[in-house]
Amino acid sequence: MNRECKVSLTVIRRLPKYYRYLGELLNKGINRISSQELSKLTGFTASQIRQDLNNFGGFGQQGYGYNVEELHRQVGKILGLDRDYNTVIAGSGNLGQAVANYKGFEDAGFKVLSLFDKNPKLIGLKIREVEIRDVDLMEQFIRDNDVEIGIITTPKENAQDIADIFIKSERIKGIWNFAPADLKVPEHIVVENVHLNESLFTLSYFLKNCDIYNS
Amino acid sequence: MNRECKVSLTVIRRLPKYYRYLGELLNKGINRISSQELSKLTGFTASQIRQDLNNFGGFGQQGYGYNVEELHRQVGKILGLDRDYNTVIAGSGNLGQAVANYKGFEDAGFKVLSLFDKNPKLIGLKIREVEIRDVDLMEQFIRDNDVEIGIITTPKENAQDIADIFIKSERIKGIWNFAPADLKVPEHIVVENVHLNESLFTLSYFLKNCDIYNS
DNA sequence: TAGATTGTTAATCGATTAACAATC
DNA sequence: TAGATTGTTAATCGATTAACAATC
Repeated sequence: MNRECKVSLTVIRRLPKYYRYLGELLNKGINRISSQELSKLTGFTASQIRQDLNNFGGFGQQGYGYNVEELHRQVGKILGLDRDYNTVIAGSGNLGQAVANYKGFEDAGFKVLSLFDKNPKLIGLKIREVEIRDVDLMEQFIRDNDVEIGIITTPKENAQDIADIFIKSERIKGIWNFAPADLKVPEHIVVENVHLNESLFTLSYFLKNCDIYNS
Repeated sequence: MNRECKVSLTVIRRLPKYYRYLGELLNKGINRISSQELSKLTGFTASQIRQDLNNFGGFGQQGYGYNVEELHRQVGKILGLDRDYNTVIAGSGNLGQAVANYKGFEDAGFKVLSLFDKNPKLIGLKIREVEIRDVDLMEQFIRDNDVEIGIITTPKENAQDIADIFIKSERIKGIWNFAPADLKVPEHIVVENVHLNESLFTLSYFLKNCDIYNS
């Protein structure tokens, strides 16, 4: 806890991909993998993979490679997937509902306790067991339910107001922000942005300018 | 057209952010901006900004800075936002509907001509004027309507099958993929992934390991 | 003209790749 | 033991920052 962020962001962003492929291998019943084979799957070089993993410890064995189950668990632990998180979603439109509905997040330990909205037509509805509540109740709800992650799926106009409620609650440690806006938050709160606009514009750049690109 | 991808991916991924802030400045009626001021807004260094922009031409003026309107238009042109694109969405669940509903994409020139699904309960419904059609009709629809961009919002199990239809249509030039899977496509087709899982796991990493992180 | 700020080159920093000794 | 593959160091490559002459 609270140790320094010593490992670079570029390394961190590759970990989830390792985790995904290791999970797939696990499901297939494969119990051994070399950095070279992982390289073929992920597209990263074998050298890079070994170096990435060695930031966190020596999980492999010379002459053998890596044990899939062990490595999957270790990478999961590094990513903080060895526990559950309570979350709430602010903004109950299609995007909010899509996130609430996504089984994959729940399986990974991210529990959506409630959605929130200010639209009276939505308040009271249920999305897969999860109720949509009045956003005015959100701050108290966060306090009462040990919510650590706040998800913003509102229009950009409301994003900072929502962030301010998260901050005020003094419980939210991380914000997953889908609004195309850069939030102002105190340093101890982590923000991860999903800027769909930026992703789409990158696609259109490559459409116009290049023949070859993937990822 | 078809020129080489000479500018690095890291530069390209910063362009949409410039574009967004320039748009905001434009709306505010500000017509002049220095690299230093842009630096404050975007968080990139002034030096980096000047170097990024000079990959594409000298848009500034010594002693003055950049004209907001001119730079906004130029960056938009670089990103391929100076024209319209026809798109279709495969997968008409919440996520597909969210993308179809998002006004921001339409404003940027990305027209959703149709959604597709294989669920008979969804086929025939309309999302904001846009009809959900049987996925079996998708390939022909793409051909008949000059669709260049295919959007995948299906479960990961179906993602490659959808990609294969896009490929077979011989019209799709770019795929915007929301499924947590890496698609196999021929080299001339561009794939831009939105891997929400990876984004969420990155957030949880920083929650566990670090106090300070933003973006 | 003087002040400001770009465009661009050079210096630094960090990330990736290559190589190989260690060792299972 | 011989073969394989890691962990780790050194070499390369690329991206960022610093600096400043050019010039509006």
